[in-house]
Parts: sequence; C-alpha cells; structure tokens
Amino acid sequence: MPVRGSAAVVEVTETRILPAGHNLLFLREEELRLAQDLLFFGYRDFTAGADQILAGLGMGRAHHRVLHFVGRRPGITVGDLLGILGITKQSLGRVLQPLMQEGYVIQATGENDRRQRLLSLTDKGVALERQLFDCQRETVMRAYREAGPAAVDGFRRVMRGLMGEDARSHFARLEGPEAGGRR
Amino acid sequence: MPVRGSAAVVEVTETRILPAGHNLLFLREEELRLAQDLLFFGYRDFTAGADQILAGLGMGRAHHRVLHFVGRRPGITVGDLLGILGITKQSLGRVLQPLMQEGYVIQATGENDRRQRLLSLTDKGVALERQLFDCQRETVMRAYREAGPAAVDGFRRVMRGLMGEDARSHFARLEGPEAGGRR
DNA sequence: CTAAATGCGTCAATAATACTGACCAAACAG
DNA sequence: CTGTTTGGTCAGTATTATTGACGCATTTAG
Repeated sequence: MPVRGSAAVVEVTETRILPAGHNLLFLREEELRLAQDLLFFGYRDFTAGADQILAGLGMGRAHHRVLHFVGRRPGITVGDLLGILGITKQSLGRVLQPLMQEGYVIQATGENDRRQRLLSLTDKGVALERQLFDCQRETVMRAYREAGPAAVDGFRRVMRGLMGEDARSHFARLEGPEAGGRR
Repeated sequence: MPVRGSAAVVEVTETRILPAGHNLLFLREEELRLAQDLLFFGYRDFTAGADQILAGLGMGRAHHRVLHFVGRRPGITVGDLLGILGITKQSLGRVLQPLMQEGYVIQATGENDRRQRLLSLTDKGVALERQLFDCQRETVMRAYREAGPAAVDGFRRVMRGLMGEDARSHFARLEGPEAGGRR
C-alpha cells in the first residue's frame, strides 16, 4: 500500500508516517530503507537524461556540475567553486580545462584581487547548460506535478535537512542575495 | 509551525508555496535550480558518512549498494541485482567477488533453477550493512525530525516521481509483498 | 536427444571521476 | 622584503563504470 490518497487517511492507516514530531525518534528501520531506495533510484534517474547528453559530448556529470554552479554564480572564483563541489583542485582542473578549451567557460582576472580567476559561461556554455537544464526540468516537473505543491515543500525541507553544515552554508549562499531571489 | 497534526491540514496550510496543481506547469527556472542544488548537496551528504566507513575497509559506494539490496531481498539472483543496480555484469563482479571472498555475502545454488546463484548476507555482512545503515539513519532521522511528518510524505512522493519506469517497477518490488518477509 | 536460450563467471581493454602530495608563479598583505 | 593566498600543473593511484567476447552449466524448445 503506497502512501498516496488523502493524507488524513494515511495518518490512520499508515502508521509509518508517524503521528507527531517527537515520535520521529522512533524512525522505523523500514522507513529508513525506504528513504535509501528512494534516494538511490530518484537521484540516478534525475541525472540520467543529462548524463546521456553529456556522454555524447565526451563529458560527464562533473562537467555538468561545473556548468551548473558557474551558471548559477557567474564570476565565481576557482576557490569558491572548489568549496562548493567539495573536490580537489586537480579534479576540478581536469574538468575545467576542457570546458575552457572547448569554449564553454571563460576566465577573467579578478579586479580587486588579480590572482583570482573569475569563471563565467560563454554563450556556448549557457546554451549547453540550458540544454541539460531543460532535460532535467522535464523530470522534475513531472515529479512535482504528480506529487503536488505541499509535497514539493516537504521534499525541499527534507533534502535541506540531509545536508551537512558545509553544504548548508554553500546552499544558503547560492539561494541567497545574488542567486535571483527565492520563495 | 502548523506542520504536525493531520496531513490534510498541511495540504491546506502549505498552499502558499504554489497556488494549485496545474500551475506547476509554470515551474520557474529558479525552482528547478533549487531542486538541482538540493539533490546534489543532499545526496552527497546522505552518503558521506557511509562512504567514510567503507573507505576504511577498502570498499566504495558500490559495495554498499550490493549489501543494501542483497540485505533487502535475501536470496536475490545475480540477474535481478544487475537489473536493480543498472550496471553491467562486470561491474557487479568486481564488487561482488571481494564481498564474497571477505565473507560478507554468500551464494547458494537455486533450487528451482540450478543455474541461479542466490545471494544472501552472512552474519558479517548483516553487521556491516547495519553499521552503514545506522550511520545514515542519523542523517535521515535528523532531516525527518527537522522537516516534520508531512514533509516526509512529500519528500517520498517527489522522489518517487523522479524515478523512471524501470526504477519504479524495481522499487515497487522492493517495497512490495516479499520485501520484509522471506527470511 | 539435439539445439537454442538463459544465468553466471571471467577475460581484456578503456574511460571518467576522484584522491594525495608536491612544486611553482603571480599577487596581495604585513 | 617576507609570508600567505590563489591558482595551475606535475606524477602516481584508486574506484566505479563501460563494451565486447568467450566459456560453462543448466534449462527449455523442437
């Protein structure tokens, strides 16, 4: 019996939802295994479409992440990007260098601090990022539509809760002032 | 914080996120980028703890997935496991073989079909899986507790929506009849 | 009883993503 | 000037994944 109908009914019939806040301490094993499965399958299929496009260009998921976060914060420094991605300089270099050579990303010397290399997408980079974006939009839109607005809010809260401290601060900065407003 | 009682109330009080179902067609760009960020950071941190334990044993995330899904369906065939994981036989072999040599997983010849190798966890395998499980339980429990029961339901709906057809059928089988039974 | 199909294991070769550690250059800050 | 920070690059290695092919045991079809 999947949890779907009226949630009020669920409250009664599906005790796995759990009645109130403090009872969540009593998170049953099966609930966690469910979460593991959901995250595994959900994340994989979320990235599947974009992965296929990328493979056709000889790129991988790492390239997408760079395009995504550079597009999200044009003018980001290499160091900030490293912090967000949580990888080493070398790993980033292997991905970033081809992206620059192929003309998807450009560097500009920082004005205040000329050591910095501020990264931005070129038009070509914007176009590719948009193609990947549109591909994922379909997937997310369908999921959001099927689940409904209240579920979307819940999804966001839980995902935010899964993040550690580091990710939360990066996240806050991304969704914050210069990210383009939020709801 | 109105998120506590019946989820039907939530359905009403949380509509400020978006007006109504069909308006989700208007999924704004910023909302999708938010989802991308959430999935990236959330998934990464969800697996981070277990990854660390695994690294200490010279294993990786792939080993965990095998332990997880074999633990979830003891007696699963190699073919079914391949289908769930969506990887090739060779990739599975590289992970499964060490797990068997180290005594985490055992094979048994199928009774109906003696070509089949039915996989199960040994006591040692169960113990390791549990250790990894407990590690992730902390993360998920915190997220669930912070988000509240209604949010958890929403999270599940959205994650299920992200899955493609294949994943949904695997998922249904995992959560279905024989998931918890058959020991 | 052959012949085909299935389930599984294994071989070789390759690619993408990541790691550690080290070293160098440019630029900033005291 | 000295020390630190930012960034690029080198060498070496590990994990997870790929494709294609072959072999063996077993089941199923004709």
